[in-house]
Amino acid sequence: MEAKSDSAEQEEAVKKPSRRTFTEAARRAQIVNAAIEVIADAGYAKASFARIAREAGLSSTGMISYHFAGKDDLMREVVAEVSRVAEAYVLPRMEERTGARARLRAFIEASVGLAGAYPKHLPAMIDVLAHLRDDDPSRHGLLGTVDSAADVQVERMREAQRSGEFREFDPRVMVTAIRAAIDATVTRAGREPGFDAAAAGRELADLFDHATRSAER
Amino acid sequence: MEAKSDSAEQEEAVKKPSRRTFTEAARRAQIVNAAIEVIADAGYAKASFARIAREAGLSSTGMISYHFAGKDDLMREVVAEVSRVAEAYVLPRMEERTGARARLRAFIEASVGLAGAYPKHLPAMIDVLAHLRDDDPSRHGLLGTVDSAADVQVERMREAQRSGEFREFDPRVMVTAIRAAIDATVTRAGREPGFDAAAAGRELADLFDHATRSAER
Amino acid sequence: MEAKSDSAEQEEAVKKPSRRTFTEAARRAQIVNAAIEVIADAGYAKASFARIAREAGLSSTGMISYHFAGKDDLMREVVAEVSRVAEAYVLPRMEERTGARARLRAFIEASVGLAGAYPKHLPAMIDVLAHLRDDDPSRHGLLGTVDSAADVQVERMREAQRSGEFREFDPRVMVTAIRAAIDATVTRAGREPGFDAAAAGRELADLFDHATRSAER
Amino acid sequence: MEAKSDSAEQEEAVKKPSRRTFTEAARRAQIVNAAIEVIADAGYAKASFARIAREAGLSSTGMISYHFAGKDDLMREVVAEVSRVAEAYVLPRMEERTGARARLRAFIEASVGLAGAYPKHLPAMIDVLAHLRDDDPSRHGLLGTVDSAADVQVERMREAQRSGEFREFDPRVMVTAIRAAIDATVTRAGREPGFDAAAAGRELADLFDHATRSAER
DNA sequence: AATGAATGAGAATTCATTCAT
DNA sequence: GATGAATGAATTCTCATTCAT
Repeated sequence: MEAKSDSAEQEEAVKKPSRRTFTEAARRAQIVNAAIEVIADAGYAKASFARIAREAGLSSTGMISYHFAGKDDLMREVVAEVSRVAEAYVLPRMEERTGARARLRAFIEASVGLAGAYPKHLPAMIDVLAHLRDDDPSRHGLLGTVDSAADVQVERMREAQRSGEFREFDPRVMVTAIRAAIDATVTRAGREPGFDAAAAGRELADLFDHATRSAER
Repeated sequence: MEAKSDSAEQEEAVKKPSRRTFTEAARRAQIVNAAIEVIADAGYAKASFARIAREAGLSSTGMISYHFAGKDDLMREVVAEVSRVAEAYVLPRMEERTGARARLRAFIEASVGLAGAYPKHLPAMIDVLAHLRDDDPSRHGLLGTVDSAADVQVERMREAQRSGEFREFDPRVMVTAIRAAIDATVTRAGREPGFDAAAAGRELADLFDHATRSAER
Repeated sequence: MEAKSDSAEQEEAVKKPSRRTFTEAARRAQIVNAAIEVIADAGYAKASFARIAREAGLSSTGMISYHFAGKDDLMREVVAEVSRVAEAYVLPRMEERTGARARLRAFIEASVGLAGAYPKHLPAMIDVLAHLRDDDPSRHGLLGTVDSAADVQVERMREAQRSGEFREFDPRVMVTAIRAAIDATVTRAGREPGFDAAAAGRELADLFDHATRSAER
Repeated sequence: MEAKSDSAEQEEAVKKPSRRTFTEAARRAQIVNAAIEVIADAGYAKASFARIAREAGLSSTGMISYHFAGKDDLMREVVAEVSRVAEAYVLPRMEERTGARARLRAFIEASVGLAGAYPKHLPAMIDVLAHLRDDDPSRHGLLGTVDSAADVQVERMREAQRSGEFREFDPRVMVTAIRAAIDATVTRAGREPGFDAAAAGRELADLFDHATRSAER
């Protein structure tokens, strides 16, 4: 389940994974955030180095190639950054609740709420991940974080089913559906001007509460 | 002989909408199907005319430009074709059921089942639609079919809520969630080799049955 | 000064110069007029077969290739047609005057006036001729008519100089200047909406009357 | 970070208008001169990036796109360069004369004489400007210089008419005629091998001296 | 550590022309 | 006589990446 060793290639792909100076890290962060901005605004397809460099206020695309091993490397960093931000936002909000139902509700509402705090982040990541293909060599690295998060969710659901809090269902299908529903809602929130994200978050939480809870009250 | 340039351009956007030869229709269909294949396999981003032409067994990309007014025109046709196929597959399966619950179930199962019969179609359309941006001029034309289908579903749900068959919820959020869940499941089906689409379809149907039905039996 | 014999090529270039059926002639005329229209409106550079065919109401560009040996052939016909029309318009108006001065004035005013009667013709021809290059094989054929008309004018001027009606000057430079001034004025007339062509014609005639007449009244 | 897309595009039309490197400036000049060469020799229609790149000794057309925002940008620069050269050649020669007649004569002779010093420049510019159409978005930018130069000439003529040095005539028609005559003569000079440009310049100057001067000495 | 210049492959599209029917 | 289909070369332009400085 981890990034196994097609390693020679794999390691080269991430530039200097250790030992990075401060300015280098700052530059990378600057570029990553510009990339998130551009991807969210113009879509992955139009997120060329040229456009990202312009957004970041850099004079040439060479700058980006200098700091990242390639487009894959940059995109990996985009996904990692968004994952980091999302986790920092969602996890605490889940942990202040108890019980599987309350936590699922918190997860969904926080995920949608994230779109209010960081409107570009989730759409950008969704767009990047949507472009991964089976044959893409960076696929495993990129999906690692996301997949393992999903695995955690699946495991939590299984536990809630064993405890009787959730009814019987295929947890993988459920997790897929929840993820997809959140993403679609966040995307709509970004597109439709007057969209009430908080309300939609509550609606989604209700939806999946009904979908998951066991019949016996 | 008058200033006709504006409307001329406008009309050209869709090439010769009426009166098409038999061979032309055949070629167009051949190209559209090749496009669906390529988009599903390699993604919209890599679905260049060159690749589509190769898939279709054509000697040059000029052929595609000859039969379609542009990439937009081709993509519009891809969406239209998939919509046509999907409707022909799903609608009859819904109509042989009665009651909102049974029909919703039929809709979901048929939609996922479609992935068995036409594994490339839905993923291709999803990919095309995902690339539409707000500023894209072809946006409205392409989304017309899809949006109006969603509107119909929303209206059906409102009715089922009035009749007491469905509980109270925001039907737009629900429709968005259902569509997203189906799409994500179909996409997974296309990617994961041993994926049991029929079972996943039943699971999804259960999920949204629980999510929509009113508490009082 | 005539079309000499690079003949094999030259003869092939003009399709079936003799023995043309009535419908063929009609089709050719239709296409030539469409070409004039398009060249005047959009410029020579954008006067593709596709655009001309559309203007002519033809369904395919093949039609044009069928009736003309090539683009050169069509353009030659455009020049010939405009020359024919111009001559038919200008010559009678010159011949009803006597004296070199009156005739020059009539020539200029009629040439500019032609722009009122056939606003597209002269601009189209100017544009076609402007695209001829020295190495262009169709150059001689196309310029034949035009050059010989210029030669006639030069000769007339020489005569008027001998008779004392015109002052001494280089008649070739004068003819070049007159032609260029007429063309530029006609072009302006086509472009500027409120342009008073008749007045400009009289101004031009005055201009070249002053420029040519001998001092002694 | 705001909606900057509109203005960004707008700005891009002219690439990096300020702050250009030395080598960049050199490359641009090299390309512009190659373009002038090609346009004069082969015509605007055949002045493709490929041909210009070959003339400039560049390995790829991408180079040109790298240094210019597009074909418009390059052509704008061609016009600007020729204008610059022409002004530097003509103005001093006018300023060492006094009186409207002498200055007009100097203007015409210098303009034609320019063809001796820079035989390709004027024909290239004429060809570029001839391809501008009313609907061309780059029209204003390109014609700005040229039109304003014409306006200055018109104003000068009006003054000379008030002072009695020039007879009464429509100065716009006159300026148009002069410009057209110069251009046609320069074009002929470029085409006809033995053409005596200096003599033709004197002839043209005579011509317009007669055409403009007032009768009373 | 940074940068501007260069590269060459690949993109969509338009073009005049040919050909079988 | 006429037509629609096909062709393949050529067009401008964008792209990620490399390299010398």
